[in-house]
Amino acid sequence: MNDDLETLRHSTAHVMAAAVLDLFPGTVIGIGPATDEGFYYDFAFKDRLLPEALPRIEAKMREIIKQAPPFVKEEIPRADAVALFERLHQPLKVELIADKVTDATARLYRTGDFVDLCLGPHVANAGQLGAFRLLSIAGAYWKGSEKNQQLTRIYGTAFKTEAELESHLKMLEDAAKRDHRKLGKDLDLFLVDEMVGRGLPLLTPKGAAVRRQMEEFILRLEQRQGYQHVKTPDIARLEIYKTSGHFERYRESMYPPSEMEDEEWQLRPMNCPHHIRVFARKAYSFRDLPVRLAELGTVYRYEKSGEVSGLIRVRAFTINDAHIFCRPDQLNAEFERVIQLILQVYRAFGIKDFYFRLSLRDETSNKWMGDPAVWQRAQDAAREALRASGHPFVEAPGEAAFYGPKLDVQIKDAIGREFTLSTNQIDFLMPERFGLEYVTSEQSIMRPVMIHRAPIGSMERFMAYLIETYVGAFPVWLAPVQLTFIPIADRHLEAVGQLANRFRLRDLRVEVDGRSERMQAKIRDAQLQKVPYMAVVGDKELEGGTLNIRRREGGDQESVRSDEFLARLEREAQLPLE
RNA sequence: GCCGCCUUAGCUCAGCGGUAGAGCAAUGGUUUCGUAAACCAUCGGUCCGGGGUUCGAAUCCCCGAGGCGGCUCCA
Repeated sequence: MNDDLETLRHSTAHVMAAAVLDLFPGTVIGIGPATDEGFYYDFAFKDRLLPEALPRIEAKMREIIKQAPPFVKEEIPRADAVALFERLHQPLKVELIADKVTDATARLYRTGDFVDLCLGPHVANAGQLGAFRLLSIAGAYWKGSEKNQQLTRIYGTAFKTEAELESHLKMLEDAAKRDHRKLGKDLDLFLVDEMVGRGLPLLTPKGAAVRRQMEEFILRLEQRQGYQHVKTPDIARLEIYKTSGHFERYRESMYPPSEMEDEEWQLRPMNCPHHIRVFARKAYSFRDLPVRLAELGTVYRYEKSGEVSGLIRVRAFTINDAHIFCRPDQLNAEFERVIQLILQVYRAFGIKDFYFRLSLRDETSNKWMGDPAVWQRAQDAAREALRASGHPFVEAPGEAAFYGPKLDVQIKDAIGREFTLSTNQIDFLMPERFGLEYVTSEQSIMRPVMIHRAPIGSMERFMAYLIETYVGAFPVWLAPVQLTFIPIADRHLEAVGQLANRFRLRDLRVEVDGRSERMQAKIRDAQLQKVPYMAVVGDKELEGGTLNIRRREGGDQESVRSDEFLARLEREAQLPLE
């Protein structure tokens, strides 16, 4: 966002607050900044605000804009500012002065009768505003903490011109059509059933077909890269999570333990403890390292009810997990390999719109476990490997895991929300807590370092992202149905069935649309289901041993010998293993 | 979890105090068709669940569940 637009939006937020105070006297105002997409302002209303009020607020804003009052900057002594906002019955502003204003003076901006504590800048006068729209009402905690009171936030957006505003609103509308929850229903990929439970999505045959391809791809890629796959259960004794530290630092996300035969059992929230115990089964020489143990491991985390969403945020999910146990001198090289693997996976899926985030600890939170000096080593190692990879990244203090720094890959979903798609950590803590060891060339005992890595992250979230990036039109290797046969008349059905079986025997996913419908209707349905290829078969094709191939993308149909097309489809269906 | 909104047939939606409707899908029949929707008929509903107000509730009120947006949290 450029500065002009930010100024414009922030000024529009002021006008909105002015309109709200005019329409609803006695409302307490919070803060009202510009955002990447628009602006918002937080209020404590005396009565609850109904969405029907938004047009009224908009109308009042237009009135104000018409009068074009100037934005007037004012510097007054801090104590006078406190007195002013006390007189105006604006306690949150008084609190803000106490928190934020360290100078002897406080800066105010006045627009007509409205006055706000604000650093600016603003447009010269409200007449310069106009292309705006109020969008939604939401709850938001004061100062972003759930311990504080909840305010009512009004979101809006503003642009320099009506045309830009209109195109933005159109973009929002189009984005909603890409939403994986809508496509998941339209293309029959998954469902969330009330009886099974929220946050516990069920994959349909088509969704499961996509999932199997993802699994096949990543398992084969890992196998080629020197990973060894293990298979471990989804529960464990609670004891192991006391050793790992999860019970202490991660408990609120864990399902409660269940007790059987005087023992407590825990549905696992992470896979690392199981993998650590596989690693610890024998003694290691320095020559044996690194050991890379991988698994598509399902974990269970209790997400608050308001947080679950489609496939992107669920309560049971499968991590494309691996734990690399290596010597300290191997750490950087191993971490660089992880970065290369991530890039390779993203290339294979055709994902381009992402950025790397180095998530570090901060000093304000107390959720971190372990020695700060050890943390420093881990953070330095991650930063160094990232620099060596030459890939740009941003640093995010406070975003680390409780046991170590993370390299996260961040993406945005269809409606613009940012999520972590892949996550990777460097961990000195778990090897310590589990007492892992190896023997050095000097016969001494050393502790290995662990890398937790998951290029795909969660299979569920990744699939959600794939659905949205492809807008449901999966590439051939991932498509749940790769080819739909369309017999023109009933007399072609039997021959087409035999043809389809030949494709199935070559592991191709094909369907025959044998309904008593016209060819046009079958084409339309296959097209809407985003099947990559349609094979129309009538008298002409059966005589010539050909298929009339129509592509999902449109363009001319082509007549191809059926065995030739089978070979071609087989090639296109190959996993993108490079 | 919190704030707000929403929930009517398998799907998309109309009805918003007078006792439930459309299109698509499904089923039966007719049609056997050459590149994005053939025609006719039929079936289909505890109007999310529970309580209340009312002569009468899908419609109004309360409680609960689920969904959506946001906040918090997060793969």
